[in-house]
This record gives sequence, C-alpha cells and structure tokens, in this order.
Amino acid sequence: MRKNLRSGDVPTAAPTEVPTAGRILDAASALLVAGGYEALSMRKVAAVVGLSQAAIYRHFDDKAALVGAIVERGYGLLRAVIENLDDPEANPVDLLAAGIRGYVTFANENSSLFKAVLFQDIGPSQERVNALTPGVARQRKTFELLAGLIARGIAEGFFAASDPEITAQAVWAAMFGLAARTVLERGDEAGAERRRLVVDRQIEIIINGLRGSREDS
Amino acid sequence: MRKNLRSGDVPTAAPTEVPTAGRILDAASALLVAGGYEALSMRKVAAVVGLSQAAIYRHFDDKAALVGAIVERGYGLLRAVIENLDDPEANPVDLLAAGIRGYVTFANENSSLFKAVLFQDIGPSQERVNALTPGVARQRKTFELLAGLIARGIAEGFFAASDPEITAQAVWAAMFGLAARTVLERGDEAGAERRRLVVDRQIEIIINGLRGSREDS
DNA sequence: TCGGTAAGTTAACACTGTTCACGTAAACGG
DNA sequence: CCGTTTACGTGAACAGTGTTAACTTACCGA
Repeated sequence: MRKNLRSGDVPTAAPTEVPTAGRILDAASALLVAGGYEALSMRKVAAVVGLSQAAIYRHFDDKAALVGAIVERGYGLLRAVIENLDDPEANPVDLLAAGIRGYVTFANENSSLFKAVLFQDIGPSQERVNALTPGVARQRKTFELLAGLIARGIAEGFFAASDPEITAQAVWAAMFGLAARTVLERGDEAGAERRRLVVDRQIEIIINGLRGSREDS
Repeated sequence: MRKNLRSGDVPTAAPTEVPTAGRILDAASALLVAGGYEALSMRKVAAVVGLSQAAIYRHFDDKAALVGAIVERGYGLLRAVIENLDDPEANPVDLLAAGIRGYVTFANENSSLFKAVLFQDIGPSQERVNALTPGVARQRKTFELLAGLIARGIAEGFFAASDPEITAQAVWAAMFGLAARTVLERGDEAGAERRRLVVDRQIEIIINGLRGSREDS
C-alpha cells in the first residue's frame, strides 16, 4: 500500500516548476526510447534525475508502474494523432483509412513506446498483467473513438450491419498486429517499400470487409 | 565465437539417451511456460537440469539464444497445427477460416510461448533483433503455407486478384494481432465469449475483404 | 508548538546474465 | 603409445538489477 500515483498526477508543486514525478517520467521515457525496456533501470533513472535509487519508489510503486505511466502518456500522444476521427463531416471510409495509417505511422515513429506497450503485458509475472492492462485508461478512450466511427459508418450505410463494439475490436486487433509487425520487422531498409504496400493492402481488405457480405450463403 | 548450436542439433549422443541440450531446452521451456520470460533464469534452468550455471553456456550462447531455440521449437508445433492448409481438395475459404482459428487457438493454448515470440523482438537490445528475427526459419515456412493458400484462392476465383505475398502479409499481421490481443487480454473470464465473437468477426471481415472490391470508385 | 506525512537518504538483500580460469575425460592423428 | 585437441563440466567472481528497511529532514495544518 505505498501510493496510487500511477498516472501523472502530482499533488504539491508550484505550477511553473517541473515536479519530481514528471522529471522521473521524462528521464525514464528517454531511457526507454533510447535503449528499450532492459536499458531502463531504476538506478539510471535516479542518476539522471539526480536522486538516489530508492527515491524513485516514493513516486512510483514499481518499475512496472513507471513503465505503465510512460505508456499511459503514450496513449495520450496517440489520441492526439487519432483525434480527428471525430469529424462528423468527413467520409467514415476515408477517416478509417486515415486512422489506421495514422496508428501505424505513430507506432513506427514511437517504436520504443509501442514496444513498451507490448512489453507491459509480457514482462512482469502473470498476476500483474490483469492489474495493469485495464489500468491504461486512455486506451479505452482511443478505442471508443474507433468504435464510434464504425458505428457511424454502419448507420450511414457505408458498412454492413454488425455489432460496432465487436467489429471495432476486430479492426483494432488487425491494426495492432499491423503496427506490431511493421515495428518489429523494421531493420531491413529494403523492406520499407514492401511494408508500405502491406499497410495499404490491409486497409483495403478491412474496408472491403466492412462494406459487406456480397450475397453470402 | 562460442558455438553456433542455436537450433536443437546435438553432435555426439546415443540415439536413445536424451542429450543435455535437449534437457536444458525442456527445463527452460517449462520455466518459461510456468512463469513467463522473467521467471526463466539461467540459474534455475541449471538447477533443474542438475548442472552448474556456467554449463548452460556450453550449449547456448545466450539467454536470448535459449529463448530463440524454444521459440523455434514452438513454430514447429504451430506448423503441425497449420499444416492441413495444404489440402488442395478443400475450399480455400474454409481453409483460411480454419487456419486463422487454429492460429488463435494455438496462441491461447501456448500463451507463454506466444509471448516469448513477442518478447524475443523486444527484450534484447536493438542490434540483436535483426540477427534473431530472420533466424526463426520455421516461421517462414509457416508463412508460405498461408501465402500458397491465398494464391490458390485467387487462382480459383475465390478471392480478388492481388499480389499473394503482400496480401498474405496483411492477413498474417491481422491474425497475429488477433492472437496477441486475445492472449494479452485473457484474464477476465467474463470476456471469453466476447473474444470468440471478435475472432469470428475478424475472420468474416478478412474473408469478405479478400473476396473483393464491389464496384470500387 | 506539536505532530503527521511527504520526500529524501544510505545500506543492504536476493537476485540476475555472463565470463574467467581451471579441471577432466574422451577422441583423434602421428 | 603418446600428445594434442576438443567437448563438457566446475566454482568463483564481476557488474548489474529490482526492491525494501531504517533513518533523517522539511513542511503544513490543527
């Protein structure tokens, strides 16, 4: 029962000064981006911020909690990228395509962050997974944006009828997999063009798939 | 330049006796399945097998190499599950649906193994990723099964024309994402039924999407 | 003024992956 | 037959890791 300061929510600080928790988060984030999860060590973070190792634990329960906070913040960034999915004027089909493309691009530009999202579910032992995964509150909001878009697409006749929540989850999974593969396989510079083709193709498949069953059974 | 005994290939042993490398692999695999990547420690492996810690390094370069061997073996198991995609009699559409379902089921039944596949690309530092990822030779074979199936589906008029390799990659990514999400989100027992629905829906979307563009543009 | 509490410290515990120097014991070539 | 090489195993150590306990400050409200 240490603290529940998992998200970036600082109790006492002058508004202009950067609070300690924020500085820790910045340093940890930088380390994570630079060298991945294993390069992020509590001691290094402490050294960068100028504190002793144990001080970190006054602000974050765990290494897992620290990574969780970084990821949470990452979802905030993602949301900013995805936010224009809300536009009720634009064509849902175009919006969806742009959204998927934006998601994949974001994952590639913030690849270490994205890997941390994966890692968060993998690194710590099984019990912790359940505690953390729903803890990423902003993910839910981002997801709801997608679900809303799909619901609208169905309502306006662009997509075939279906449960929007279920369909959104299926699309989200496909999108996620696409991002994961492009991030993980990035390395062979030659494959960059082919990866673009794969992204285009998957967007095509998804949109065609949502359009509907043509004379099914 | 220690050794290049990354895959399970033992030089000198009587055929009936279980070779040391194999026993190490078994013990490591069990630890990985039981408690995830972090629970797999070289010392524990050594203790289970009955060797000293350093002895492990006579058989595997690294922890990464050890995990790599486990993953390689996992792809062998997966291949056995997927192998009937080859059947040239069956309907490609049905085969594809069965394949996706089989993949997801496999991932859920061997979730720790599947997580290790993810982890392999995430855990070690960046440089190692490129060295390891293509090292998983069996993955390529499994993928080619899928690509072949899609090519046949196109040739027989079940799917719209497209580059089978690119399309297969897109489908693979979607499938991968689906498996990853169902594995990672597993924990709320209540969601089990909904996850099944999501799997069904994604199969529907993919197959509809492959069927083709209905009067596009 | 007196607590309580947030935030920091040092020191330690119990681990981790990995390497080094060393010892065998078997296998192979001359 | 002898010598050398090679595979396999050992104990000890190095340099880290996450995490905790006990202790010291400093502030803030009653």
